[in-house]
Amino acid sequence: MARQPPTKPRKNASQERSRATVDALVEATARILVRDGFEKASTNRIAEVAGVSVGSLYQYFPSKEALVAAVIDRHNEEIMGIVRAALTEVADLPIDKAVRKLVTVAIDAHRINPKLHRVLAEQIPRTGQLRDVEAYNREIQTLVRSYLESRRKEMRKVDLDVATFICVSTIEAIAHNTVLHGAEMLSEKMVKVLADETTRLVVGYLR
Amino acid sequence: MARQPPTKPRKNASQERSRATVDALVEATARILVRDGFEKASTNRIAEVAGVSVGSLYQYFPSKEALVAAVIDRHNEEIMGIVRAALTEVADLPIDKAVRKLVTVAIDAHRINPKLHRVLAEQIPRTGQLRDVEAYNREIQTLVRSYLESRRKEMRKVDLDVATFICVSTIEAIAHNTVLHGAEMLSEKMVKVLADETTRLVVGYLR
DNA sequence: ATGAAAAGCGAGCGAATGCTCACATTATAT
DNA sequence: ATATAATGTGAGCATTCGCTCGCTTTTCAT
Repeated sequence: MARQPPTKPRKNASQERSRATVDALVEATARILVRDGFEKASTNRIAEVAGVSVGSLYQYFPSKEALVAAVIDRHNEEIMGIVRAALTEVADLPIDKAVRKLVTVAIDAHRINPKLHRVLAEQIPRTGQLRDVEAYNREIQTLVRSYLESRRKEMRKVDLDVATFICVSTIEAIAHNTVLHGAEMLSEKMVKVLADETTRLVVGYLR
Repeated sequence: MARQPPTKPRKNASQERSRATVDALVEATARILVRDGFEKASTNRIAEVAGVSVGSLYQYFPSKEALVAAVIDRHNEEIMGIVRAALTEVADLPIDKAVRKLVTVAIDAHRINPKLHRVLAEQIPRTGQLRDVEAYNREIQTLVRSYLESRRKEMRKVDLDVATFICVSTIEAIAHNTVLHGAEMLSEKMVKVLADETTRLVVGYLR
């Protein structure tokens, strides 16, 4: 195997300037997605908005897809941070308290950046690289499952996997639809009502 | 207002041959979407697969979007047919029987053409014309709401709109996730279990 | 049979897009 | 100060795509 010649293949940012470039690119991508939608997000435009040349863009991102993937990842990491925290925080709580917390957190998480969330949900074709970003879903599934397992005595007899699937799907869907339909405007009152109802739904199901 | 000259603006198919052309185009679009995904569905390719020239395509469909919209519409109409039928069939049934039926129907409806369903859900950017195809959702919402209204005595006190929103979101999500995650393979056994559980979830919530 | 309207054809235009490459600038090590 | 690597530039290539338009073929009414 010959050493690859001192041309950089493409990739990592080591110096500070380049890290700033990478950040600017991801940030610009997110802003364009929110402001103008996925279709308008061309690599040339992204570079322009980032104040960087297309060439530089391609030093760090092998394709447009990779850029969008980075945005999705950043957003999902934000959400996962909150969700993970909530799940550990909730570990010792009884089911009713725990579910209420998780429902609230789910709605809050979807409200972090609603406009971006909407674009990601509605406009990004889940194709190529973007396909398996649903790994996050699997992680949530796992975490929730192990919580339920630890609280099994409070529950009726159910197949744990089925119960987990049902709970996660339900909470996710209601949070998602709440944010997408209610769009920007969403009175705190309404959020509370929906959280209450969803909690009732799920807790009633588990016991 | 001058009469528009005898050039056809663009649109309607009156003769039989042209109706066949339109059908072939929609069918070809659906097939390409399923086989190769949204990105590969160019107008040239659609026309080619339909055995028709691009020119003819543009006689009946003003844009690529219109073609995709036609496919979505066809698919949604199929689903809505089933859902509407189920909802009238269920009108006189008590809540538990009704919910069970609706859950089953929801899953079945999503399984009509799973591959197409997946592409429509995952790859089609909801933009431009494609935005308000969610009118179907509103119709379902309305239908379910009026069913619940007629059965109010069997229910605890709830805000009808909220309850409807919760029920529809939940059933929709579980049916959707079931079909998308389970993909093609989905044992009848599993479907039955999920239908049972979902029914329990929703019925328990309403009463 | 004939003319007109309907339907169909397909080469190719113009615009946009993703991406490359030859080169310029900046940082780092010696 | 100088050499080397890291980073940045942007004109423009190659390709694709949506779509038009001048024209031919088919259908239909008379």
